[in-house]
Amino acid sequence: MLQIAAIREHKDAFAQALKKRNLDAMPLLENAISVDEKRRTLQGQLDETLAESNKLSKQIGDLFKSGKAAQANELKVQTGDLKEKSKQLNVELNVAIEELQNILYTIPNIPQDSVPTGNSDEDNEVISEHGSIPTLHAGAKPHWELVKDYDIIDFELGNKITGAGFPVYKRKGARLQRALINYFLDKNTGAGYEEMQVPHLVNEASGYGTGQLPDKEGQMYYVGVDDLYLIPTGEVPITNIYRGDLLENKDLPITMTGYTPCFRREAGSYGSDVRGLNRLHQFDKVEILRIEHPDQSDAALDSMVAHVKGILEELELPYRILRLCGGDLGFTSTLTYDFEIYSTAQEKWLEVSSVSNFKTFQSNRLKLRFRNSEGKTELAHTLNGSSLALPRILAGILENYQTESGIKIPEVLKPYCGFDIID
RNA sequence: AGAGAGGUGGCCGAGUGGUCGAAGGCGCACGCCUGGAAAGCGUGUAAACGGCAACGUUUCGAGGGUUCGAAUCCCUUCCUCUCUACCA
Repeated sequence: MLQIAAIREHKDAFAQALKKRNLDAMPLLENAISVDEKRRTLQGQLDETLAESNKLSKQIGDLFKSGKAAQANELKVQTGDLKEKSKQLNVELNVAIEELQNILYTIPNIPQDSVPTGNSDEDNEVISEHGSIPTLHAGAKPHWELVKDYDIIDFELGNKITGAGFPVYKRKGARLQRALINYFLDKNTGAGYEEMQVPHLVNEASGYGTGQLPDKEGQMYYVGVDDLYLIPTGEVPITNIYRGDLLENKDLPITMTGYTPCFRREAGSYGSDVRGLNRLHQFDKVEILRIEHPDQSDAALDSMVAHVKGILEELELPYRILRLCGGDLGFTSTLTYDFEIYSTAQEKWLEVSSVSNFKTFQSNRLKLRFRNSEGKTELAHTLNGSSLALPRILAGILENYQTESGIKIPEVLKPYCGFDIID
């Protein structure tokens, strides 16, 4: 959520920047400013009324204490009007506050200057490509066939137990997945990220804090009896660890990592994109998060990108880095880099990581602040990224490492797997 | 799930109707002391909103109520702790 004070100050620049999202934000921004104007006027009137009422109360108290009950009772009569008036103003003020809130909820974050213009994922800017695409043997297969051949992932079984999009990982498939989780966590903690294990269900306040609510409600599984949501990403519980906190300057940066399953309803998804492991209702992910001083967040984003690069290079998977265009940029982000690995058998790129700087958009909702060097409170910056999403990495390994005699295991994973081929 | 206790500032913790934004402590900042540090001593130190400022308003888990006036009394609700029951 943007800060109203910032909107007031940078209206034109914000409207300009939001054009990159193909959004004509000017009417929204102006509406927000005018509602805020109303809010401030009402606040002023209410303050005045209450000040008067407080003054009278004090006088009444003093009169009672000095035994002048008659005079005190006279004054009491005067307070009636003020009470009525302040009640009325209070109602109007709350309406204005809510109205403003609702407008602010609909305004996405301001894209950074470097965000390219564009309408869809086709307009994302390819920053770099790395590694070489392997030449597979004749008859190489996509992963959904490989997993059947070697009996390592069973989609039918998941279907039976739960429904589509909930695969069962078996035998060496299960072990490979666990190996990846451990490997990712080791890489992240080795780089200084503190490991966290967090709840997989969150309350409403957490959903609002990171921006899933109110608008992306339909993407989350909801447990009505207890009013809880299954997490769509570890970002939600991990970021909310610091919701409402006031940190000291010296506490920054805070760096965390965590492994969680992710649950997504993916309503409306269909077609070849959802084949096999490409898109699931439940999948595993290891996440990295940072809470940063505003001066440091740009550099922090770069370091997260470098970190994810390092992992993909060790796995020896061909990958590329994209800078998301305005049209594809997430609602809460100012700048996002996506990592895609090349699935040789499917002949397509698969997104395996998304690394974003949210600046103060989340912290404003979270009320996550720190005391700066001048002793003033200031919103911190939040960032996060996947390192990495499991299923597509798994798909990439299965497809790119397949040979006629089985699927080889990447060198770095062998110690984690305890075997070096799936056959 | 049943019974009891409690939720107060960055943290701990006092406070049962007006003099309470709130004692005391910790932490933090500055100063004194010191060769330097620690200790000690002194001073200061909540947040949000409005205002150029003086200042005003709000906030003692949340929401409602009583009252001229509520951290303090009443109701509702959420959460935490202890004991009991159950249990991975």
